[in-house]
Amino acid sequence: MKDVAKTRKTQLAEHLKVSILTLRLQPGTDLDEVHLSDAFGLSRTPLREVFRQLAGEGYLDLRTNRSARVSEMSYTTLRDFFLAAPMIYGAILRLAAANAKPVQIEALKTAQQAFKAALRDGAAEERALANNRFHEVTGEMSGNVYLLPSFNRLLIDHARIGMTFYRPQSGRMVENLSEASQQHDAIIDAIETRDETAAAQLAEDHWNLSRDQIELFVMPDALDVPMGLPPLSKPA
Amino acid sequence: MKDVAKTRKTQLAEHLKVSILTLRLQPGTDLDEVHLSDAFGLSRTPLREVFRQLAGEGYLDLRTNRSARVSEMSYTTLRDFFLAAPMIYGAILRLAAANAKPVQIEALKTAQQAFKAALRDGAAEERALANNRFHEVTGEMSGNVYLLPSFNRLLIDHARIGMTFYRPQSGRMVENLSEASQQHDAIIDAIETRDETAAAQLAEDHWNLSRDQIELFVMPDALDVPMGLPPLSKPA
DNA sequence: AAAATACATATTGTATACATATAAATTTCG
DNA sequence: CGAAATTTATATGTATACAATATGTATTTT
Repeated sequence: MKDVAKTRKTQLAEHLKVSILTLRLQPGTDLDEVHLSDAFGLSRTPLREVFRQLAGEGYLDLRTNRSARVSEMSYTTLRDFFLAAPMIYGAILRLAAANAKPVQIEALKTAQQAFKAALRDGAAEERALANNRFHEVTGEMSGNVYLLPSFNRLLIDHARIGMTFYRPQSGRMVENLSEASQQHDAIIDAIETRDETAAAQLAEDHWNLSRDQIELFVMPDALDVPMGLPPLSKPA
Repeated sequence: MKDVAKTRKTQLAEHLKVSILTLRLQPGTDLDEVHLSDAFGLSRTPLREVFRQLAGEGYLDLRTNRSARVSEMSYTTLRDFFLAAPMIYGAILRLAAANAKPVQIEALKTAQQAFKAALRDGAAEERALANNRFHEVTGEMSGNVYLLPSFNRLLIDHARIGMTFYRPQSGRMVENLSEASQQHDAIIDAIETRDETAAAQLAEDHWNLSRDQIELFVMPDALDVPMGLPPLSKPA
């Protein structure tokens, strides 16, 4: 019973993270302490500590005397996301190329294999999680404690936004996903050859593609309906 | 007894933050739960929650079955700091100029007054804290939830590094501090006039000045000793 | 009937007691 | 005397019981 207990906390944290990233727990959802502690065989004390930790990482919002909530996503946050992401992603990938250790490169390759597998025959959830994992590894590679907090915060909402566009709804979106996978390969290459400039450029390209994918969802193809005023309504 | 209890947690968190920022609690210091909970009239349960929160913000490091520790500062972190700070500070100040609300501008002016007062007749601790407060407000102004985690993480170590160089040890360092104060005024101006470009430029200038100040400490003026080999040691 | 107040219920916050793990000290054996 | 092992002590981790706060319901009042 030594690491079992510690694992229960980790399990709970892991479960909540995955549920939030995949939108199974939607933004704004209230979390019931008693219910969760029962489900994971934990008392409320350690559970509340996990809540605090996840709140610090940006998964949850805590309000005193109120239930913990899955952190919200509004249009404001989406706008902030678009402003911050290119800069942070670029910096992280540049540093990843500069500092990646061999074991981390292996981890990145493994993550990319899992991503490809998810693209082939995985559901939207698996794709978003695999993509998330890939980028988490690049964050670890960068090893910069000052950039990681923002980067990981971005990854959370990138996954959540992605959960909508990793459910491809048009041929164009499917193409984009396969291009994203090719970019991942190129990123691995740039990191392995320590090519910081290429890594930074790939970050920009990768981000632009991701943004296009999001826009395809936000602004879908117009419906195929002729323009002009509709015929006068005929009273029933 | 309603907000008194909640205040005790806040008080504890505030106390720890200030102590860590001012190096009264030095990096690596172990924190005793029982001792602290006694001192603040809290039981260990809420105290541990505060620990988790502060760990998430970067003040503490938690290790299972070991005491909580004030987060470390090594040469590696200093290097990472120099890499990340210019980018984040620039982005924050640019966004601050774009989004600052009137009440926040008032808060910034108040913070600047406190900073000037601390420069006139305050100790090193007060100066570092006042400077920290000034920049915290600019962070609030930016209002970007994705940049704030890294920005606030940077501010912690900037204050701690600053605690060494806000204790001016040479005429040059005193000049730098007064220039820093002037730059604060210029920053307020740029924000009030919504001049994003000026704000970004000032961020760079302000950072360069800060870096110079740090370098003055890391690499002090050479001792006034003639070069060349020392005379042969004469055995006592 | 609508609004306001009081009450009941459920949920969050805290304290205390207990379990477990790590570190220190003492003892035992080579 | 020194090293290893066992015991002892201290601190961390968890569970449970209790207190305080918020919410929903019922009752009262206008």
